[in-house]
Amino acid sequence: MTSDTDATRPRRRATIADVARAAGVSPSTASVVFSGKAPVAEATKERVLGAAAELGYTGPDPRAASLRRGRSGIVAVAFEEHLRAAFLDPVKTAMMDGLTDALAALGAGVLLLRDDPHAAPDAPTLASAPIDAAVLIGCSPRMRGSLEDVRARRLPVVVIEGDAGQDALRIELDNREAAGQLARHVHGLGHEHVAVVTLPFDSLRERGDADEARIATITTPVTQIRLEAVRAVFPDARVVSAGGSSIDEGLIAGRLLLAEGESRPTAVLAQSDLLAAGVIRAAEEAGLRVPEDVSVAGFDGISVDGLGAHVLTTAVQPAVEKGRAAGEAVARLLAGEPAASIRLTCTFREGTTTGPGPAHR
Amino acid sequence: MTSDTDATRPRRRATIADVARAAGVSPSTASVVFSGKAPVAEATKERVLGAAAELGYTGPDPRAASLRRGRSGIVAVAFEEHLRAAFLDPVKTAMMDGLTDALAALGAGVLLLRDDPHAAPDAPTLASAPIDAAVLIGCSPRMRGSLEDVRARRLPVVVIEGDAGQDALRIELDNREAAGQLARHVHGLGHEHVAVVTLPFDSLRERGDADEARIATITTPVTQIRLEAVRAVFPDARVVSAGGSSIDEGLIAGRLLLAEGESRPTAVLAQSDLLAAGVIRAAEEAGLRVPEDVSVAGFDGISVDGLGAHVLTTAVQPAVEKGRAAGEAVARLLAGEPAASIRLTCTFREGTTTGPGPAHR
DNA sequence: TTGTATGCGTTATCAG
DNA sequence: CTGATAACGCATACAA
Repeated sequence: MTSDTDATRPRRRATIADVARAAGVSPSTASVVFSGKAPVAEATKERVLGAAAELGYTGPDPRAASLRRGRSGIVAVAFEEHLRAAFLDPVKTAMMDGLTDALAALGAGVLLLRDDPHAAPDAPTLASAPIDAAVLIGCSPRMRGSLEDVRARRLPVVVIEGDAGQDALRIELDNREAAGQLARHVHGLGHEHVAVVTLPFDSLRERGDADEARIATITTPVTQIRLEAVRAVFPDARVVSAGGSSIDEGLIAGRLLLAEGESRPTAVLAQSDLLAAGVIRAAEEAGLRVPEDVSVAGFDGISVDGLGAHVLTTAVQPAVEKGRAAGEAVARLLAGEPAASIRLTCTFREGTTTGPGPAHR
Repeated sequence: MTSDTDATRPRRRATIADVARAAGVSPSTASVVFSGKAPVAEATKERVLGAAAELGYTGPDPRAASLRRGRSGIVAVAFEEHLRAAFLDPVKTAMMDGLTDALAALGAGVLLLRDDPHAAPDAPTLASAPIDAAVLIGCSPRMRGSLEDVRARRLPVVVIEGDAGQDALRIELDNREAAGQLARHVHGLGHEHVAVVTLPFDSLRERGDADEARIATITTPVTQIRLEAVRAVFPDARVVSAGGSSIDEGLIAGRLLLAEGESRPTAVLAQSDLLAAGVIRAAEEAGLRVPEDVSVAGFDGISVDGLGAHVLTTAVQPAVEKGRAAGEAVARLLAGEPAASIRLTCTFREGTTTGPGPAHR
C-alpha cells in the first residue's frame, strides 16, 4: 500500500542504489538479486523485489550494465545497400533466416545496420554501435573501410560473400565453380552465341551493355567472379549489367538483349533467378520460345513468381545455410574458440529453360 | 614511425583520457574533438587525432557514451514469432521495408528482437536491451507483458496491429471493414455455403476445424477481427485454422475443406493471400475450377507465386506504409512531439478467383 | 550470505 | 577556445 505522503518521491528514476537503500541491503546484494549471479536468501530477495516494485525500478539500466560488463549482447549485421535489400531480395531473406536463427541460439540481439557514408551524424555505425561482433554482407571494396573500423575496435567479424582481407573470417559460395558449371552446361548444349545479364557492378548500379573497360571496373565480388567464370567459357559473350536483382531489371536487360537483329544470343546466363525470370518474360514478349528459341539460366535456386510452367536451370545455393554458418562462426569467435572460413557449394539444377543450341539441333 | 621500443604499450585499450594525456589536452577537449559538439582549434584537433592514431584509439566507447548521454540510438522491433517471420512473410517484409526506411531517416539503428519468454538469460529483451524506443509487431495478449516492461521503462512504444492498451500508440488496419467487404462481395455473388481459412489462433498454431468453443479462445487480434467480420455476414461459416500464413498451410486447409462431400463450400475466404493460393491449389487438386466450382478470396494484396493466370480477389493492405507510419510515429515520440494512433485502410480488389454462387447461376 | 570500495569510459556543465 | 569537476548506473573483487 503506497502512502499518500509519497509526493516527495524523487523525480529522477530510481537506481539500484535507491532500491538497496529502501530494502535495507547493500547495492551489491540488490545487484545480485537481479543478475542471479550468486545465491541470495529468499527473504532478502523478496525485500529487494518489493522495494523495487515500490520505487518503480524496472531492472538494471542496460547501458550501465553494458559498460560495466564490457559486452552488450548485440551483434551487428551490416548491409552495403539500402536496408530494404535485406527484406526484398529472396536470397538475402533466406540468409537472414538462417542468420537470425543462429544468433538467437547464441542469445544475441541483431542490430541491422547499413554501411552508409552519409548517415545521420549520430546514427549507429559499425564504428560506433554498442556491438560485440559484426557480420558484413556482400563486402565490397567500399565496405573495406568499415571492415577496418570494426577490426580496429578488435571486434570479431564475419564476412559473407565479400572481398575481405586475408585474415577475415569468410563465409563464401563456390561462385566460380557454380557459374562455370552453368556455362559449361550451356556450352555443352551447343550454344555459341551467349549473353550474360549481371548483377550490379558497383553501388552506382548503372544499367546496360558493358565493354571491356567497364567490366574492368566491377567492384562487387559476386558479380565479378560469376562473370569471370562464364567468360572463361565464352570469352566473347555480350555483357549487360542490371541495376539490381529483380524481375523488372531482368526484363529491361532481356529486352535489350533479345531485340530484333542478327546478333541475338541463343542463350542468356543471368546472374540471379529473378533476372532470369525477367529475361524469360522479355523473350515471351518478343515472341521467342524458351528454350526452343533461346535458352535461359539463372543463379540462386529460389522459387520465382510468374515463371509459369518453366523450371529454371540454375545453381541452387544454400542461402539459409550460409546465414546459419555465419551465425555459428560469430558464436565461436565470441566464445574465443578457433573458427575457420567456410566455403559452401551450390548444386546444379537442370530445368526446362535450357535446351539444345543451333549446333546440336 | 613507431619505435621498436614500444613494448611497454599498455595492454588495455586506450581511453579518451589516455589520448588526452598523450596530446597534452584535457579529456573534455579530446571528447569534443570526437563529438564535434564544440569548436576546437585546428592545431589542437590534429594533435588529438594524432595521439589517437598513435595509441590505436578508435573513438569513444559506445557503451560509455551511451551511459553518459542516456541514449543509445537504437530502436527495437519486436516480433512475437520466430524472427524468421520477419523475413519469410511477404507482408512483414514489406512492412519492415517501410519501417527500416523511416527509422534510418531518423538516424536510428534497428534491433531485431523476439519476444521470447525462454530466451537465453543474458539475451537482450524488451526489458533489458539498450534501446530508446520500441515497435511491437502483432502484439497479442502474451506480448502484453512485454508491453508493460517497456512502458515501465518509460520508453516510447508503437504497436503495429496489436492488442495494446488504451494509451499505446497504435498503427492499425481497418481489418474489420476490409474483411467485411470481402464477405459482402462473396455474399452479393450469391454464395451461402462459405468457409473461412484463418491465420493462427494463437502461438500454439493448432490446425484444423474450429468449433465455437475454440473460436472463443482466439488471442491473435488480426485473426479474431477478420473472422468476426466474416461471421457477421456468414454466421454459420465453417472455420478452419491454419498453422501459419503460407501456401502449404493453405493447401492443407483447402484439402480439408474441399474434400468430397455434400458439405463442400462454394466459396472460401482465406485470411491471407498465401493461404488463398494454397486453397486454390487444393481446389485444382480436387478437380474443381476456380471460380466456377469454388470462389476463393484472400487478404493482403501481395503478389503470390504459383497462382498461374488467376488474379486473386483480395483486400490490398498498405503494408509498406504501415511500417513507415510506425517509424515516423517513433520519430515524433522521440522528439517529444505529439503523435496519434493511425488507422490505415485497405483497398478491395476484385480479381478472377471469385464468381457467381449457386443462387445466381 | 552480505557489505565496502572502486572504476568501467565518457560527456555535460561551467568557469576561465 | 580549453580545462576542472562531477556524475552516468552498475557489477565485481575482496573482506567480513
